[in-house]
Amino acid sequence: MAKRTPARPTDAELEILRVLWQEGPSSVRQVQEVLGRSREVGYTTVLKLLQIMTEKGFVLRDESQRTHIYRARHRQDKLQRQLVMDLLSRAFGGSAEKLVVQALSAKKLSREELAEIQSVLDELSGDRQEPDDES
Amino acid sequence: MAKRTPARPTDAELEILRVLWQEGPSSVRQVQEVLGRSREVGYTTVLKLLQIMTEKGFVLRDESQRTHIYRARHRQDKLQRQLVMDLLSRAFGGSAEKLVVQALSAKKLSREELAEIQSVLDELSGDRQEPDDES
DNA sequence: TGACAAATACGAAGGACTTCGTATAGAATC
DNA sequence: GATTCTATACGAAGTCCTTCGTATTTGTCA
Repeated sequence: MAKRTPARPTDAELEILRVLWQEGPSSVRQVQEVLGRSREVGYTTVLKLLQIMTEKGFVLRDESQRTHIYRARHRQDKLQRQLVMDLLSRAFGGSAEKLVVQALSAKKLSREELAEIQSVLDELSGDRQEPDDES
Repeated sequence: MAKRTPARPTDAELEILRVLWQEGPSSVRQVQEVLGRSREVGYTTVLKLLQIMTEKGFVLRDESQRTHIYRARHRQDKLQRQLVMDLLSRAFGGSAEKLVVQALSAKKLSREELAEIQSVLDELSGDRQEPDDES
């Protein structure tokens, strides 16, 4: 039996991933400092989490320097997609439509955001008749 | 200190909630049988989970009969909304737009589903000028 | 080179989740 | 009423998550 990869990061892991996406490749110290702005967190706690995340494959570690540098292994949108798919199957019976509707009503969206969604929607509808046209 | 309510059901709990939403109020035996279709699960496992979920407030228990009957405490769409909000803040920095776009591209949607989303979108856009008009 | 600073490695505690075994109580049957 | 079936209650094991303390290693600098 091989190592089982949980696919889904835990809450604490996701918190760290968000720092790495935002700040780019960082040392343990840097991550700890950013996290420290919002809550108390010990240095070795962050270190341990990053070590585990390395094992799980969520982050990559550059050990060429004494101070190791960590970076997210996957792009933010890729993991976001995965989390959406996960929620989709766990809570929405696979109905993306229901999820979209819930998300739309979950938060008040700006005119710009609505327009952006509209354009994606148009693209999806358009794909049914004509191929991708970007002229 | 009051009991802390986790707000978010665990995976196993969510699985049971889905059964209750689908089947309506059910006994432990009934829940176990439905779950048993997709995977092995012991009777007392389901029982224990339902007991815990009762404590946490995710389900309500009717003890008037010898065989207790459980039902979901909250409507499915209400909990779905909560889970969406949770994912929103944990993984999307609160950007509902990003989440919607991801969900839209996560799965191929039928023409009907796209139309449904469009109508919700129209409503949201419309709300900016005129009030809800349904005549 | 010896002492101090900073970083990593390791292990373990405490809690939550999931699972199930065993004990106990109530209902039904002969 | 004794046996048997079915249901709930309880406890405990094993795993994962989060946290941190301690040990070890490495680099710096006087």
